Amino acid sequence: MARRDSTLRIETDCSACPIRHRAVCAQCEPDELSVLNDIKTYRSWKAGETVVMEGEPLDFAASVVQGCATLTRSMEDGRTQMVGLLLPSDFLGRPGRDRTAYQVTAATDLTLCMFRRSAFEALLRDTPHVADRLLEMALDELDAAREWMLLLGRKTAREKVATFLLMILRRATLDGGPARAELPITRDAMATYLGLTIETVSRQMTALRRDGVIATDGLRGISTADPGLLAEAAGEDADGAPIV
Amino acid sequence: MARRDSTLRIETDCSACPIRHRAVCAQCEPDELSVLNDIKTYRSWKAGETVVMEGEPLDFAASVVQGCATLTRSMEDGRTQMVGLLLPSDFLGRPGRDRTAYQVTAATDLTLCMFRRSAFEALLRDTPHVADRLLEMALDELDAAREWMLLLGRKTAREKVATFLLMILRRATLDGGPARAELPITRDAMATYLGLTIETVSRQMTALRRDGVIATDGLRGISTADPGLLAEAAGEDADGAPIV
DNA sequence: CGTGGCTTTGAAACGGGTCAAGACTGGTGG
DNA sequence: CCACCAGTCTTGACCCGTTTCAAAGCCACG
Repeated sequence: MARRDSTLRIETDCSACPIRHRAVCAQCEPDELSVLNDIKTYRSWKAGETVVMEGEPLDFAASVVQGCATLTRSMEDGRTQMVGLLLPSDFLGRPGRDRTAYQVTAATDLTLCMFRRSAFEALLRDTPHVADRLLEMALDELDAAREWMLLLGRKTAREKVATFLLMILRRATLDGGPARAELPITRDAMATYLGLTIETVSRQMTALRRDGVIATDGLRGISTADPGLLAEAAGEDADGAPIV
Repeated sequence: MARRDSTLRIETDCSACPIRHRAVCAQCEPDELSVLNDIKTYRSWKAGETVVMEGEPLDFAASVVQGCATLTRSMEDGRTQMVGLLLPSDFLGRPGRDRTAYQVTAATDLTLCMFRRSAFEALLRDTPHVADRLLEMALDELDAAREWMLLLGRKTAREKVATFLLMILRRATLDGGPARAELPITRDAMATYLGLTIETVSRQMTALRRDGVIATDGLRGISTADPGLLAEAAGEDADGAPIV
């Protein structure tokens, strides 16, 4: 899993940061950035490692710099639902609360840009650009969570899998590249995200491939020749954004 | 449905507002309140009326003063999922975006305290107390949405219904009153919220009553003698807040 | 005393879960 | 270089919970 062939040397200078323009610091001016620069620290986890356990203290806020983290919520008997998938530039943490309701796990090798919670809360008070951006990001997350509620409550297994693949292709293909991507998570994690079992995910992947909706390249690589077909399989509105 | 026997005369003065201490204006000082006072307007809808259609312009932000509104998201073929249930003090609107992705419907007779979008956005810039509170509320909504994802993805029909009833009882029984409440929505709306069919909701309500977990009083009234039993039926962690 | 909307109940069908093998992949050590 | 192994994924057969389809009951209201 440690496929970190290009271990991109993390810059300590914010202005060269790969997520600079999309993260919680996106709207900061140079002087604000230098404040951030002074209080941030980087930390990395290997794929599979736990970042924080459900219900434990979370004494930092952070941005995903590189890799993929998952948020999951579990019931006593072990049933588990993923409630968030954090990709580079996404935010982790909950200002005003000192523990997390979710288990945070590194799905791939992961690097976070972290701030102590107290320092970050001071930042929120003093730096409107950070608070504004955080509100914007929280509202985007809320929209995404609600979109996922529609998927979990009403979509069929086939539509669920197709929707997930489409989302990954869209996030990977930011500016009109080819519709091809590496899945950042295992089948198991996909099942946890989609409210399915791993067997059902596997069967639907096979069915979508058999039907010519997607092509696979190894276990993790996916692509689609006809994004419209995939969007249709995902049960998307015809007027939905025809990206990818 | 127009059971508005106590048509509480809405005060125009914020300081006497029933949701004053929990809404987006909760942290405002007297002088800030007077600014709000000047730009707000009230508007009411009858049960069943549509406030805004999915995808239409939403040129205001608002707080629920009285009644209950629902947010729903639909697919082309008509499948519908409720993604939010707004009770008094809850916030409606999306600063920074001019249209809504959800259909907003009055589930009961409804009164909103509204602000023009532009005026509200100005308020956000000038009144940190409002912006702070809005961020806090957005993060609470996000937690609630994620909790609902666990329900939609992993809970059984019986657990879903029990969870909903428990949530209603908890919100109605704010400070240790008896565990009794009126359901603010129809069976149909419950089904839409829980990702079930109306028939399944009805069957599970019957089963919970038969099993002595709840008692019903007419179609809308519910109560429970043993909140622990209901929490268990809802699949809650033993260490979950034992409220109600 | 109908009428229409909402709710309950029943019987049958079906989608996804469960259980159980088996196949593929990448890494390790002989 | 190949055999082995553990982890991951795929496939098959069967089962069960929820949906679907259909009909009847209840209630408020005119």
